[in-house]
Formats: sequence, structure tokens, C-alpha cells
Amino acid sequence: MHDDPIPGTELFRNLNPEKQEKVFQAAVDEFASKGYRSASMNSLVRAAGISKGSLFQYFHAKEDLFAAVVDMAAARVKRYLKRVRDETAELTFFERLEWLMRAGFAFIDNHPLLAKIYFHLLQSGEAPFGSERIAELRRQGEGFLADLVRSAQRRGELRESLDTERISFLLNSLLETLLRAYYTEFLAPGLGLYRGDADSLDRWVRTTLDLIRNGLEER
Amino acid sequence: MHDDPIPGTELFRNLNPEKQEKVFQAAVDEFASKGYRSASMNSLVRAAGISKGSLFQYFHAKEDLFAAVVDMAAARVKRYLKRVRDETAELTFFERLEWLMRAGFAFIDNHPLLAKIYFHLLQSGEAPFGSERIAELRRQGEGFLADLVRSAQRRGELRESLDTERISFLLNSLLETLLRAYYTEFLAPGLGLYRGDADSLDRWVRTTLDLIRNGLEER
Amino acid sequence: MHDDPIPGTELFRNLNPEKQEKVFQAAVDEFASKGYRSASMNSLVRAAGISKGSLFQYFHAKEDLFAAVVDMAAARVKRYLKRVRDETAELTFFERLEWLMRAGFAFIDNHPLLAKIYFHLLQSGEAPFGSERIAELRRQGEGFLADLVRSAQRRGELRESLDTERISFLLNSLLETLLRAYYTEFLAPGLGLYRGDADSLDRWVRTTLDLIRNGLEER
Amino acid sequence: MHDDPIPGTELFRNLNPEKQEKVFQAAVDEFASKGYRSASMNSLVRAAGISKGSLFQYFHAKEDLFAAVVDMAAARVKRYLKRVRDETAELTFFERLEWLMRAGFAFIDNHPLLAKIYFHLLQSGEAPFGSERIAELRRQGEGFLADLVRSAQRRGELRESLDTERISFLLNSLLETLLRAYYTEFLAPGLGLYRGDADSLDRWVRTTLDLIRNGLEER
DNA sequence: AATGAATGAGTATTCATTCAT
DNA sequence: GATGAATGAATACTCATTCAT
Repeated sequence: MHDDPIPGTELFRNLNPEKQEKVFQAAVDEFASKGYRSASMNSLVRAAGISKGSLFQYFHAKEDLFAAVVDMAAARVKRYLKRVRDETAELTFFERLEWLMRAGFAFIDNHPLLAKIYFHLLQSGEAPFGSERIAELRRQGEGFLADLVRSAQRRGELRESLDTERISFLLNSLLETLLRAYYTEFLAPGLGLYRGDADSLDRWVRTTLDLIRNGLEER
Repeated sequence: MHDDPIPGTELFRNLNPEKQEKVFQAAVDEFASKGYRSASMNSLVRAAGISKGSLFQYFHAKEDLFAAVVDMAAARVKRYLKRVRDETAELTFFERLEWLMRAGFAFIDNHPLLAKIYFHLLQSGEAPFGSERIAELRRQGEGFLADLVRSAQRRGELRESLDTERISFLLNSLLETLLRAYYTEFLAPGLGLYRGDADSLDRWVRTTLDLIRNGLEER
Repeated sequence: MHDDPIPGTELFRNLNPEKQEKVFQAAVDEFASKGYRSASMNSLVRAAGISKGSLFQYFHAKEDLFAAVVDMAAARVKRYLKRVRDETAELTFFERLEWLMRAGFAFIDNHPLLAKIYFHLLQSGEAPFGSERIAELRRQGEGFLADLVRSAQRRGELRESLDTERISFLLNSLLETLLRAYYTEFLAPGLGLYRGDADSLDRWVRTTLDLIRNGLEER
Repeated sequence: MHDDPIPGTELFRNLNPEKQEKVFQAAVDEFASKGYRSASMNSLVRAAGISKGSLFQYFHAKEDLFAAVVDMAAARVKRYLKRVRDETAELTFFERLEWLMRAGFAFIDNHPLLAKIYFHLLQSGEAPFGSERIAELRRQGEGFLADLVRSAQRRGELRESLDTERISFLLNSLLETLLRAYYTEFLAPGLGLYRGDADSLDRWVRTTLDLIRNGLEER
């Protein structure tokens, strides 16, 4: 829909889009595959096919480049969440939750590296970020879920007695785990939680929703 | 109960246990406080009071030493889980789950460094590990929960129709998130999920169990 | 009186004088405040408000620009010296020496940046200069003093037996030290050799002249 | 007589003296010929025939190495001064001054590079040294001369009315200039102020002493 | 004639690993 | 069996200079 602001120095912003993209992709690859500390500006310029000098004219420091990559990932995630919220306003809580999951899977399919960086960041101590920035990322996800929960309570779909904050935290953790497992297939080996297996994916969605809806207890 | 196999080279295994312990403790401290990449073999040998040459004769590479530390952390976690299983065999499923959580909190209180390493690894931002090793760690936790679920199903406490594997995965993710939030307080700022606040901790346990038991839906 | 030859490439010499001046001032500022090595062509073009490409078309290399700045400083010093010589032709040797000192202090007050560059160069810790250029600077000062000494000898003010060349060298060194101490206050801390203290300055002038005139020996 | 304390890390101090010497000489050469900023640790290790890693184990940083070189130069100069003072206690002021000059020439003959660094430092803004350290070097020289002047005044060799501090400053400047001219022959080209020409050197000494003793005025 | 993006050799410093003693 | 000195490839980052537009 609307474009993200282009990061980096003015020089970078004035570059032709193909080159911008080439550099940025290389950065995303590098950070995603090695993490912040191990990512090497040397490898990066080699991959991007530009000179060291240029890279540092585009982004003044490794940290700036990383921040740009992260901001971009966060912005894209946010946009996804917003879209889901708007497009599902009429649906029931559990339908919305299902949408959310499926939108998450789709996001990962479309931006696997961004997803990787996003997940890395969410749970990692490394990275040159104050905890504040990370906490904000979390709040973003939880806040979104809290909205869903509250409006469902208002409509009488969910029990009144629920502790909204705690519940949002737990739901968030469930969805996040699921998505993380999806993007790193190896996390759930043998569980069929990946693109190739649409049926299995359906079953995952159903199982998760069932847990959240009904709990486990025999009645 | 039974001893874990001693890691490292033959030379290390033949060392007197005090020295082994000294080296190992230093490694745990170093990796826990700095993470894999930033951990320094220099600091480590200084802390352990041995020579660099010796360290590399005990463990051929930084990576090997790290692997040994991780294996050890995993083994301790495993022992914890086993003990809980055995000591709670008579209780109901949800009582056992509560035990499990509280045992987890206690483990973190008692072995904060091992916990740190364990969580670091599970999320595996950095670390030089093949996916296989990490997957195995996960399987361990999930397998344990699967046992609990199955025996509860046999006793009729849980619905028969549940997909045991998937449910174990989801439960595992819930518990893990909770524990991780507990050990890094900043992950859940303002949620009161830390030692200092026993009441709040109780409420977290209750909320989580309630979700797992009853789900969210108004009935 | 007469203009100095304009330095730099033909392109630079054909520039309009305002622009020449702007570029040159920026260079003087930059070299004076940071020294040759640390002076940055980047800062310089920013300060001058021109493009990097242009600067390198005006002066082929950093070194050339520096040389131009130095030459300019030297030329200004020379003009100062000449003026003093002409204006003091009627006075005695020691009066002329006093004039010279005071003119030196005034020069520093009026052109602190040029003075800085000039002294930097004379001591030539860094700077990319062959010895020849520096030697010439010295010769300029010494030659000037030698003229003074010789004409004073002719008039019978100074002893006939003096070795003019050597004496000029020594006088030059005395005056230079005094001026250098004046411009870098820290060289003579606590000696009161700076603007703020006119009385003390007078005493310095008198002490120095007394040494040169009468020597130290008790008679 | 007594040895200077060996600088650098413990590792460096335990090295065999030949290697210490080799490294130190390379450092002296490098700093003397290029100045602090332009001196390159890369060139240095190449010249010393050691690896980069080793150099940084011997001295933790460029700055430390430079400080060591400077301290060494200062210590040697100090020793020279002390020796002259003690060995000339019985002589007249002007005889002592002559001794001092000749000792200075000898020092430069024996340690030309140290002399270079010493002079560089004395008058240079560059170098990572606070002005305090440099001011102290100056005070050392001036204080030494002030002692000489005062004891000569007590003995009635010099006029009572002299301003000891200012006179020491001026004398120091004369001697320093002479020595500096001696070590960089190009400073006084054609003046015969260098080793090769003992006669000419004698004349320099005599001229300088004559100026200091009698002044220039015809009487 | 002017621009400013691109370059790449240069900087100091680190650190896991090796190997002669 | 233990030592710790030596190594060198690696790190992020700089900056004078070039050259196509």
C-alpha cells in the first residue's frame, strides 16, 4: 500500500532502487544467516558486489545498517497485523485467530529472511539493541492480541473473568512458537509444520484453536 | 543419581575431578555471561587458572567446549524433569503441570547460568550448532510432556481426541515462554513475572493452567 | 603592496577571487586546527562549500594544497619582516630588535592561524615536506637578522669581531622561541608570556634584549 | 650506570634482550621518522620481523608503545643532564655550559633517533600526550639550567639582577636550538654544525658562549 | 567547469589456535 | 602433561583520490 521510508544516508536514499535493493538484500541475508555479531561487513560487501567504502557511505556503521534492517522487518510485520485486523473486523474471535495464523504463515512464505531476523531479535540477548526496543516489538504483538481479546469479551464470545494481559501474553507465545516452528522447519521435525504439507498445516491450526477454545480437560 | 558421561578429550577425562570442575565452571560462567561469540578463551583460562595450551588439550576447540557445556545443561534439565515425573506419578495431570512449572522456576533460581545457556541455545541466535542438536533438546522436553499427556488420557483426565504430539508441542511452548520470561525479566516488563512477587507468580500459574484446562470460550 | 603569486592549478588561478579566498581560508582553518595528517579533505570541502571533485581540480593533492597554504604564510611573514626593516631604518640595533619582537607578537595576534601553521612547519614534526623548503624558511628569518647585524656593525653599534652568520642564527632562535611560547601559552606555563599580561610581556622583551646586549657576566 | 625499567607488558619484559632491542629499535625508527600519527603498526611489525599479534601482546596499544619510547628518551636525557651536573660541580658557570653543550652533541651522536623523538615531542602539538607531560619535559631542562644559574649567582659569577626564570628559559632555548640544528643538519645548512667538522663545532660553542657571556654591544 | 559516488588500500586492534620447549 | 609465546586472518571503519556524468 504505502511505502516505507527508505533508511540509510541521503546517498543511499538517492541510489537507484535496484542497487538499494541489492545492498539491502545482502544485509538481510547476512544478518539473518549469522546474527548481528557474526555478520561481517566484509562478506556483506562481497555479496552485494560493492566496495567497502560505499557501504559505509550508505550506512555509517554496522549498527545503523542492522537497525535499518530490523526497522524494516518490524514495519512489515506491523502492516500485516494491521491488515488482518481491518479485514477481519466482522468475524468471530476464533475466526480472527485463524486468519492471524494463516497470515503469519503467508508472511513467512513471502519474507522468510525478514521473519528470521524478526524472530532472532525477539528472543535474543545479542544485537546492539537496548531491551527497550525489543520490549516494544513484543508489546506490539501482545497489544494487538489484547485488542482482539477485549473486543471478543465485549461481544460475549470469551469468558469475562479472563486476565486479558496474561492471556494475550500466552496467546502471543503460542502463535509465535507456531510461526517460528514454521519458518525453521527443523524446530518441529517430523511434525509436518511446513509449506509442503497443507493438510498437516490445517491440522495444526485446528489443534491450536481447539486448545485455545476448549482447553484440554475431559468434560 | 547416576553420573553424566564426562566430556572433552581423554586427557580431560583423566584429570582429577576438582580441576575438571574448575575448568567447567569457568566455561559455564564465561558462556553464560557473554554468549558464545563474545566468550573469550583468554578470560576463560584466566578464570580457570590454567594455561591456554592446556585448555586446548582438554577441548580441541571453543566449539567443543561449548558443546560440552550445553550437553551438561541439557543433562541437568533432563534430571530435573525425571525427578518431577517420578515424584508426581500419583497426582492429576494439572497438578503435575503445576509442579512442573514450579520446578522450572526453582531450577532457574538454583542454576541461573545453566538456564541462561539453555535458553540462549534453544533460540539459537548465535552458537555454532547444527540443527540436530537443538532439535534433540526440544524433543526431550516435548517427549516428557507427551508422556504426561498420554498417561492422563489413559486415566480419562484429558479428552481422547487430542493429538498428543501437537498438544505436547504447544504445551511445551507455553511453559518454555513462561520460564524464559521468568529468567529474563525484561521480556515481560510490568507483568510481575519474577522472584520478587510470589502472589503474581501464583496468578500466572493459575491463569496458564486455566487456559490449558478450560480454554477461553464462554460457555 | 605587491601581490603574491596565486597558487594551485590554472583552473584555480582563473577562479573569481572570492571563491579563491573562500577555499583558501577553509584550508588554513583546517590545517591550522588539525595539523597536516589529521586535516580532512572532507571537512574542508564542506567548510568551503565546494565539491570534492572541484577541490582536486584546484589542487591536485592534499600535499599541494598544504604547500600553497604554507607558502602563503611564509609570504605574509616576509612582508611583515620587510615592513619592519623599512620602518625602522633610522633606529639603533636594539631598538630595531625590540620593534621586531613586538611586530612578531602583533602578527600572532592578527594571524593566529597562519602563525600556527608556520610554527608547525618550522618544527616540522609531521608535514610532507622536503627539508629544502623548511631550510628556506629559516634562511629567510636569519638573512633578515643578518642584514640588521651587519648594518649595526657598520655603524659601530656591535662588536666587529662577531661571527655574523652564527650570531644571526642564535638571535633568530631566541626570537622564534619567544614567539612560539607566546602563541602556545602552555609552552611557558606560569611565565606570563601572553596577551593578557602587558607588563610581563614588557619584562620579557627587556630581559631578552638585556641578554643580547650585555650578556650575563658580572663585570 | 643503573638500568632503566623495562617497559611494556610482562611478556615483553621477559623476552630475551636481543628481541626486546629489535622491537624497540623498530619502534624508535618508526616514530622518529614519521611522527606519532603517521607511524604505522603495520610497518613497524614488518621492520621488526615479528607478527602483529606479538606486537600487541608486548604493548597493548600504539599509545603505550609510544609512551614507552618517549619515557625512555626522557630518562636517558635526564641521566645525561645529571651526570654533567655532578661531574662539573667544581667548574665555572661558562665552563659548565660548555660541558653541557658538548654532552648534548655526544648524546645526539650516540642516540640520534631518541634525540629526534625528544625534539619532536618537545615542540609538537601532535602525539597523544597531554600538554602536562610535555611541559614537564621542558621544566626538566629549564630547572636544570636554573640550578646552574642560581649557584653561579651565589658565587658572584653572574650579575645579581638577572631574572633567573626568564634567563633559564632563554638559555634553554639557545642550547636546544643548537642541539636541534646539530641533529637535523639541514636546519642550519652551510653552517658546519655537524659531526664532520670539529673545528666548526668549536667555533659554534665559542660564539654561543661569547654571546651569553658578553652580549653583542660594542663597549 | 562542476559534481559527488565509487573506490580500495589503509588504520589499530582482537583472538582462537598451534607448537616448541 | 603443561606451558604460554607466536601467529595471522579477521574485525569495523576511514579517507585521499578518481572519473563518469
